[in-house]
Amino acid sequence: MKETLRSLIVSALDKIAAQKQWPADLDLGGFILEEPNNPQFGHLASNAAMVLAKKVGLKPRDLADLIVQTIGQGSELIESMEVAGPGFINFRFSNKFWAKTLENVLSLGPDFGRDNAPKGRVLVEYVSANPTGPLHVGHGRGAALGDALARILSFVGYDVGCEYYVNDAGRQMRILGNSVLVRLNELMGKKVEIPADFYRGDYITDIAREAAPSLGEGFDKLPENEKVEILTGHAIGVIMAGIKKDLRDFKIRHDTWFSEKSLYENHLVEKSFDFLEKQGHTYHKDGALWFKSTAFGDDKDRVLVKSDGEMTYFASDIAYHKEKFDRGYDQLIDIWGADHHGYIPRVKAAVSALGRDPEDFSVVLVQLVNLLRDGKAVNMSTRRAEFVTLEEVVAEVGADAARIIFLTRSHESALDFDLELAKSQSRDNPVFYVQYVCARVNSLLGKALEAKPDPEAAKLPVDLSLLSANEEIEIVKTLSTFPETLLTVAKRLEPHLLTSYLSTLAKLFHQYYGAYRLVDEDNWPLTRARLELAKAVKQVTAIGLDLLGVTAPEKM
RNA sequence: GGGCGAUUAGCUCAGUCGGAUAGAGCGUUAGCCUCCGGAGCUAAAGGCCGCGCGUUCGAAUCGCGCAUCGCCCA
Repeated sequence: MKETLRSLIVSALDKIAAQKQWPADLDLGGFILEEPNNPQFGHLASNAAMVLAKKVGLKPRDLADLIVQTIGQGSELIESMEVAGPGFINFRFSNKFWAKTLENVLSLGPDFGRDNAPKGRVLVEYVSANPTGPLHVGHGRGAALGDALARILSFVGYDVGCEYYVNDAGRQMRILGNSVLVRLNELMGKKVEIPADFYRGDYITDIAREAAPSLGEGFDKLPENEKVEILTGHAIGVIMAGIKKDLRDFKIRHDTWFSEKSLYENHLVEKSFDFLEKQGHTYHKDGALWFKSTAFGDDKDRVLVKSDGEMTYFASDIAYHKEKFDRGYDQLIDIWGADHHGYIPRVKAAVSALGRDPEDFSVVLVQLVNLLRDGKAVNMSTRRAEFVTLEEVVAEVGADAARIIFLTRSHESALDFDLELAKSQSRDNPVFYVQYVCARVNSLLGKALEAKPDPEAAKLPVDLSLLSANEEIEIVKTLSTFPETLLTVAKRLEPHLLTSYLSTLAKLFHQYYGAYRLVDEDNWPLTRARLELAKAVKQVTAIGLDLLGVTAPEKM
């Protein structure tokens, strides 16, 4: 609807410009069209006259009058235009226009909102939790966000890859192996002490117990570091299998699982050092290898190889991001927990040093999830056994509820996730409210069939321009903004805007349903038009839910 | 000490092309079932958009300063 009107206004401005001999370099497109929040101001309002008035030496209202006269009443799509306030032009579309809009929504079916114009290859990396324990709710939020983002980006024309980066190398992994070894010793009756930085959840003991039978006779005689290595590998296998299962149950998809260890095995870390060194972006100092990240806006240089020869996480992260670009991706999106935000400048610096535009690399920071039950905080803390796992949450409230709740708030604000609320069947539970639209429309269509439409009326084409109530126009208008909502989500990387869109649409529909008896047996032409509208609402809701990774049930 | 983010109704939060009277849900209050799913709907009350200065015809929105909270780094 905006495009149609914008071109009408621009061509009117062109005509006026020619008559009045405005300077040719004048930007005639620098105005906006917006939906006024006051319905009295029409369907769309433009500030064109106010923006241009000063530049062309006219009063805003006079220019507005001129624009209105020039557009004239030529288009059957526009019902009225008026100049209001300081110089706004308020447009009201005709029922015919809305009928055409709705027809377009219906004819595109499940492809409404899809944009096939290719927009490049993008790799979304999400979850990437260290394989040191089960996923918790915080990971769930990142998972829901990444997965929804990937679906949406793909729907609007990006070629999307989804990846999980497995941190299966480094210090944390040795601690993991050691933690298992200690428990193994304990199981064999030895008296043990568990250092403070070891992982101590029950699952560590479980891993030790499961591993024990397969270790063989000679295990006990092996040197400690070899024992640790074996147990580390074992633990990673078990924990990653658990993580993959949790993600499957949560309906999260990853195309690739990228191993940090493989970066070392394939010498990609050294190669990225070589690359940086050749460009003069590294130096040696105090026995360590440094990356000159201050040259790219970071506030201090960063160590890649410590004086004891150990690589930092940053070292492999550079290699990893280089590898991702080398695979041919135009854009990288990483989804991280907000506590990593201090890490962004150095990775941006690395991306620059690798010769890429830092804009090609975006980080979406996901804030904390506060898990509540009936408004009371549920205690969460990693490393201890008391944290609440994603698995437990999904088992309790279901994947649909969990996913949509994770996506109700902007990722940059902390989220309260109330387990009881997620299960409740009420207005404030967005899952039920939105899914209920689909179920309700479905039941409505069934009801209409039972009502046996007049066979004569059924032969005629449906006349959508019979839809003229404010509620109906409002719904069509909202439907028509679905594609631009998706594009905004893709641009801003904020899927919660889609959730909020769906809630708005659901609200409009439920209100409409409450206000009118949609199946009117005395007026089949209108009933049929209304059923088409209901179908379109269901269709768009279903597309939207699917993009969030949530099911659209026929019945509830 | 430095950096990032936040601050909007009693509570939880939308509001990111600067627009006319700042929105939603919950909660509160008052209503609606001879009616397509009441898992719902209608209405009312409730706001110096943290504070100050600036830019602008116009600021919750942009800039600067301050305060408070959270996180990261020293």
